[in-house]
Amino acid sequence: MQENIENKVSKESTEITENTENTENKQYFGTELLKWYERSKRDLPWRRHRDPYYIWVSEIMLQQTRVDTVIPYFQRFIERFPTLKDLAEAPEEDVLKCWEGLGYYSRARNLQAAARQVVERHGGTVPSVKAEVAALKGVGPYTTGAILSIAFNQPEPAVDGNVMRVLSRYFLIREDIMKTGTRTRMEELAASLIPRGRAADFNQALMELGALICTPKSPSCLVCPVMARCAARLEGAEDALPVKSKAKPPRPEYRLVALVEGDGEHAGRVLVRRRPASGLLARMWELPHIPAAADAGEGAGLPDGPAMDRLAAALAAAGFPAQPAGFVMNAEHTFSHIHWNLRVYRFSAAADSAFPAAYTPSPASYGGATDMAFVAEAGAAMEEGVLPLSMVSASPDSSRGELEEYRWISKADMEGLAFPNVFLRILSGVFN
DNA sequence: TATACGTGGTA
DNA sequence: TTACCAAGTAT
Repeated sequence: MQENIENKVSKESTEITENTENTENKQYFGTELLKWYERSKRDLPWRRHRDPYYIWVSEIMLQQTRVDTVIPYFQRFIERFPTLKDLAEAPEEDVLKCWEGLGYYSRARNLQAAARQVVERHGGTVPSVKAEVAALKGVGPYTTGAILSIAFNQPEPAVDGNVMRVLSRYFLIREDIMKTGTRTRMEELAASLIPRGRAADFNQALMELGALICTPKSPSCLVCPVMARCAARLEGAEDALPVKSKAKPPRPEYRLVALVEGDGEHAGRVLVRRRPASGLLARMWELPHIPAAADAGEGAGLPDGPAMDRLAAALAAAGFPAQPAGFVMNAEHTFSHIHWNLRVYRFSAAADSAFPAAYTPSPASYGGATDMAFVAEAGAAMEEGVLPLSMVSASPDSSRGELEEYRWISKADMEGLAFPNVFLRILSGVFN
């Protein structure tokens, strides 16, 4: 018996072939899965119609995002942009605002760019030809298959994380699902499983099973419609599948954030700026901030006084001289690949203040930060995060027609600008 | 092939 | 609280 187990592991590829070529098992899988889906499928907003535009929007929103999170965003989005034409004609700012808080904001910008592609190249009708769908911005292999199958019932596979998990278990596939080659083979397998004429239901059923029954942890095998022939279940290996290589942990970053309150004509307003057109949080709005540490991993804490001085210098260099007014709060935010440690300071705009800002920290302000890892180096403040005064005003030569990078805003002005969640949290305490 | 790209839920 | 995870795509 022991020899038998070892033999199976060592001849993995043979085993995969045996499982995935068992026609009877494959037919059983499709039949039982469809029957289960008919009685178990959730009533989701995007399942109430076959409009390819709505299917498309939902599929983009669902990328790396839970159904429960997407639902309210989807409702708001189609209310605001009922047709593909509405989306194509909208200001990008409006689209980003609708996406605010959902994350992966390039999805929103790509979706609108693709909508404009469809208007120009396909007269506003979502294409149903594979190559044309796949050519849309932000539409990769999964979404191509999802649109073609769900909206047009074409027999194309739509292999996402759910599908790879389900198939790896049912067919006992031990390949690392993080590898591209694995997904390609999963697509071939998934395609061979689609019951004739049932692509839309089958693909959604596969994902639904992964979401409701064949979950990553503690799968509900006892109520699974295909438990009887699930190879992983028969071997007691469901908890060990799918095989997935570990992701790298996010690297820490330490930043000093300025909460600058305006005076005079800007009284009651706060200084914000728009991020660059590419990279992290592209074209989103934020509070001005600068790196706090050249090397985040070592060093004693930077006292608040010097930290505020460096922020003041950076603000002045950007054309916004301001007086430090003390520590506000710490904030943390984890992205997929970066962990931000933010230390927020309040400033008062001072049109005629000296440069750098004359500020003498109190003894108390030094004490509070000694355990922080905010290791500032003299030059770090200017390396990024601020723009020279010459770039503050509109730059007509910009290929993208950039607006001002900095803006004084009131609470009401926030309604029109998209902020990442981390800054929404900080700002929520300001305008109240 | 590896990395960049957000956020919130769950164990 | 750390760690993993959720209907991926672009480069």
